[in-house]
Amino acid sequence: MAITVKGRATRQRIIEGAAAHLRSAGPGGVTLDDVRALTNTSKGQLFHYFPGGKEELLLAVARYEADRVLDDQQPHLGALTSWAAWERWRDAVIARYRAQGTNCPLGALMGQVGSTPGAAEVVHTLLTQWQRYVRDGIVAMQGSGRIRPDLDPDRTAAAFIAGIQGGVQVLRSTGRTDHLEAVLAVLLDHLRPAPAHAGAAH
Amino acid sequence: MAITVKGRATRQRIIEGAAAHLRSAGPGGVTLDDVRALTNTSKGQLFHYFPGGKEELLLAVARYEADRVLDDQQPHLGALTSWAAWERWRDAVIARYRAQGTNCPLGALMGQVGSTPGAAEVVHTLLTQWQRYVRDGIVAMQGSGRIRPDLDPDRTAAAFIAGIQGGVQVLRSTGRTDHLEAVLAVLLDHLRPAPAHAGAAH
DNA sequence: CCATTTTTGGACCAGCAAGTCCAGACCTTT
DNA sequence: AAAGGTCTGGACTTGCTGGTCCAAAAATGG
Repeated sequence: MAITVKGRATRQRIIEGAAAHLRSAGPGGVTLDDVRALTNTSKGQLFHYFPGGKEELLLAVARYEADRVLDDQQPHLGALTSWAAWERWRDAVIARYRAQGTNCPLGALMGQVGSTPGAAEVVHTLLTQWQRYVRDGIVAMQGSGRIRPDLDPDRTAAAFIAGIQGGVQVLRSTGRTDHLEAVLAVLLDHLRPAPAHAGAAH
Repeated sequence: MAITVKGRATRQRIIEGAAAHLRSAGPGGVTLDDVRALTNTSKGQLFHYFPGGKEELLLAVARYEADRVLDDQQPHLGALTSWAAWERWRDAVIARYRAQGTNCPLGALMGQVGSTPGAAEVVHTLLTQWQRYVRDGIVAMQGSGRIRPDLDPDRTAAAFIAGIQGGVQVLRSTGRTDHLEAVLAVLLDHLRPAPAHAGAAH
């Protein structure tokens, strides 16, 4: 025996409680005592499940949140094979972040990039996966001739990632999704073939 | 007399020292003792010039850094009246952030958005000014017929801000400017009138 | 039902960091 | 030169926070 069902449940409870608290307070503003109180646990449990202490806990939370980011877009993100799918995806992204408002888990996560060593890697992995999904979508659409063939899929996908990231970033400090919507509109428009280009605005 | 020349100099020295230290360490990782040591000052001075303590100091640093962000783009950003100017501006932005690498003052600043109350407002002001410069450039270029007239200047400028913000954000965790360059390329391309559209890549 | 292992609770410790306080140096004005 | 303000230094306090430790409870397995 190495870990019981109960143990795993407790561990998960700690991660989720810490995640919830981390979303509202910044990473610097979260203390182990907060987590302890919020999850009805004791110091002993915290260090039992995360021997590395606070750093290990925060990293676990980071991974947990990173997974959720992609999962939340997942019905659409994995199958960007039609314009309708792209638009549904865009709407899902906007809706998700609008709902989240100022409390951005990824944002808080990025805030740790400087402090926690492993955080940068988690973020990097997330962004890479995210970008690959978009790239695959572009390639698929190019295959069926619905996206301009002269675009570099990787580079264009990178632009999407940057755009979304920035839109969310701005959202964090303004509370509005205007920037996110604007940049996504430009990016999507950029994918469309030149001919049908004229009346681009939707 | 309310504040002497010497006093103002000391205050400035504190701000700049704190700013330098904040750029490498995260906002959570900076202590007043660090600042004190780095600027050859004493606790007395710190609280003499920033009665509000750490929070007030960090806010002053935030304002200082925010000013620098725009200043650093300033020869170009204020006069986006030709394609050459736009490209020089883009190059300046990329060069600036490439040089800065992972140590992003604005990024560290955004990290405080959650913790320090006033930080969100500072960031918001910065982004608003920044966006206005871009919008003015778009309007000017539309006036001379060199940018598609069907674009909404504000919305498009918002897309620029989001894109740059995201590119920098990604830079913080990857160290590469690929995303920033990619999104700027897409955005600039989007400004160009439809006719001259075909061979967009540069 | 006993032995072993995991899980849990919470007292305790050490160090650190923000903030206070006051005395003395320095300036500047009359 | 005297007085009143500003500037500077640094000792000290206070509270918190991450982390340690150990003993008791609960589960597990034979």
